[in-house]
Amino acid sequence: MPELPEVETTLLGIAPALTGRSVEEIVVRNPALRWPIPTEIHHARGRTVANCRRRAKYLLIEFDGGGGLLMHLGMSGSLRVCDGSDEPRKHDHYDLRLEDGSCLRFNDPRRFGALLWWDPPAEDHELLRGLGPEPLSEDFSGADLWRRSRGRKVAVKNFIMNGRIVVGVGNIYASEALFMAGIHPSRPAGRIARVRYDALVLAIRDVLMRAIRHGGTTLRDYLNSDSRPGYFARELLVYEREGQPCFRCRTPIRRRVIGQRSSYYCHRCQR
DNA sequence: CTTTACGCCTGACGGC
DNA sequence: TGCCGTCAGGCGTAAA
Repeated sequence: MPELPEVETTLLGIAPALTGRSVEEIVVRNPALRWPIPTEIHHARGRTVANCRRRAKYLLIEFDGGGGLLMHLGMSGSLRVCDGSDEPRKHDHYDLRLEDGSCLRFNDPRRFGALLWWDPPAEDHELLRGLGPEPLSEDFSGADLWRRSRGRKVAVKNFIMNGRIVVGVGNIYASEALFMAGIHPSRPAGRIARVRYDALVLAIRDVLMRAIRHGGTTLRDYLNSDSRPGYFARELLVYEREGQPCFRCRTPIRRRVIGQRSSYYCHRCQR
């Protein structure tokens, strides 16, 4: 999926199209997503969008007077702004039809995405409760990562991909940030020094911010709200570069499955 | 509590 | 050309 930069890019694209407009109706073409689309989403009908924001990889559409829609792109989902009269394509699950005739349309071949209704406050939603800090906020620090990792044997790559520790770091950016910080992905989280966590936090922030500037990473499915791909794939240092030379020391990049996910690293530069 | 494994799905790709 | 196995960016859940 879409990791944090892709969700943020989508947010930046859809917010201007939604904010201040009212929802005429939501057309559900195929309710089969991760959870079946519940009928409560129709509470959105006739309501005006007060604000659009992101928490972790969730998109939150908040309405005047409270309540809102919670959207998740899953692994292959994308939202696009289009004209309501455009012909729907395969895997177009729902339309958010707006008063001006435009429409926000969700496409998701693998159906791991979600569309849910929530009542305020949003942070009380089951799915948002217990989430860790936003990586681009001041709440995310090396001191905090270090403290929370003490005594834990889990591989550091799984540790930073755990949403209770920090949100929004998926498989691609976890590999990238660990390379930038010189940390081996399978090193136990509890056996990493404080200063190295400071470096890791800087690397995570840096890679996420650069990816947002490039419109995210498109490897397979991801498209932004204008149906265009992201261009960060060409900036990747290790991800999907197995066998190719490390940009720092020329040693071939290795791939290894850690916690059921492919991980890419330089065994010479990362310890 | 932490850690691990498993599905939920479709589609793209490589090997035969 | 077709069939089959493998793999893919997330994440909640069950079980150890």
